[in-house]
Amino acid sequence: MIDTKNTSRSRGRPRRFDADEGVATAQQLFHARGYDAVSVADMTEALGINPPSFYAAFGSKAGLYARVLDRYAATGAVPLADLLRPDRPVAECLAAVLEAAARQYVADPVATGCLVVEGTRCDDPGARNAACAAQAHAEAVIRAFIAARHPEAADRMTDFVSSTMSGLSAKARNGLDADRLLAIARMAGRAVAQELSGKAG
Amino acid sequence: MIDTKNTSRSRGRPRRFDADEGVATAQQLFHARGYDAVSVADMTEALGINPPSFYAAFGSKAGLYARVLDRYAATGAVPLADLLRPDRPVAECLAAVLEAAARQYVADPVATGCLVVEGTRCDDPGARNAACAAQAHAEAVIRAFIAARHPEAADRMTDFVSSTMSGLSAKARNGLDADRLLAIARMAGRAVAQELSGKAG
DNA sequence: TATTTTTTGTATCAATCACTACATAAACCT
DNA sequence: AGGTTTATGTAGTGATTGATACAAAAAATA
Repeated sequence: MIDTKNTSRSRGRPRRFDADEGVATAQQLFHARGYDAVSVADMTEALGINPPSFYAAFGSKAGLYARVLDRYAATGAVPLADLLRPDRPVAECLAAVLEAAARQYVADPVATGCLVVEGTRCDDPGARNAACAAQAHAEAVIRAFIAARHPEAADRMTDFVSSTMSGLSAKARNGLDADRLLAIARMAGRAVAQELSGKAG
Repeated sequence: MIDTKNTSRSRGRPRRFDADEGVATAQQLFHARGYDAVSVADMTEALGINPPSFYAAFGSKAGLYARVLDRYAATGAVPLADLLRPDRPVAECLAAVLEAAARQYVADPVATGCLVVEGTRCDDPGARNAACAAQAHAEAVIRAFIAARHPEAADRMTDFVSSTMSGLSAKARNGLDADRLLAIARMAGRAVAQELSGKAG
């Protein structure tokens, strides 16, 4: 049990807002519009607070983004830990990841694409590095999963899966619907299965 | 013969700079940093002119970007017209497009990815719409090429190819080298061939 | 030479950017 | 109650954004 509500109240004037709720609101906003397009003024208005409260709670815009990335990994991202199952064929799991990505990237019509993938190309160095680190971590998880049974194919298969996810995110942002995204994901999934099976065309 | 140099000089004080050279310089800058990250001040400094000359010649930042997109289609983009050959198998041509994209997206190490693909996600509505229109045009060319011999597969195959190119552009921007990009492109090319051949896995 | 036309350089414009100084308010501790 | 601590609201900071007003300069035309 984590003491989220901070029952043993600390000293000083209490916060008028909930910081964790603020991170959730910020996640929606950053995901919907992208890091660069959300100004601190936009954010403080959405949170119903003034700039000093914002900076006291989150340090900076990039600092808030870092917290949003953590929350996204836990709540909004493709659940790699659930989908990459050691008891199922590697290709089947990777196909499941791609299909899950296709679905998630348009699950919220106002927050399409992948928050992390899109964040890796924003113009703020701090936020971009944080997003790149998150992406690198996800790729490492995928690579390790593949390498356990297909060590020689892990690198190139990870590149293909990651590139496909980036493409799906871009296309989701470009307005493609779930059906078209799923068709792309399934075709990529078949390609992965084909390559891992070692069969020629 | 087009009178580029405008030999029959028009009235008024002559330009101190060449507008077409300016578009070329702008293309490099927009491609290297992205539309949003290049300020008008950056651009006028690179062009060696002052803001009034900039606006007199190009109208606006987005107006210059539109001219850059036209120039890119002619000089920097994947040459679809050359690669999509009616006398070659469709799958072979699409694979050639993907490989050409992989090569081009890292050909200039300081201007990676596809200018058009990256431009479709910038924060300026005018520039974004122009880039989306350019992308839609390229997709229409690809779709028509496929439809001539595989009408039932044209839509989904175009989605896959376009998504793969978006993924390649994203990964090029993320720092992948030509070899890894090419491996992704070739795997996607094999997937296209596999699907168009109608063979099961 | 005088007029017209267009571009040029200087010096801005208002708006927005991320961020903060400062005094007050609201809680706990002694 | 008095002192300490933290968060708050007001009102800004300097820097940068895309875009201009204005007059002088440089060309063709009359």
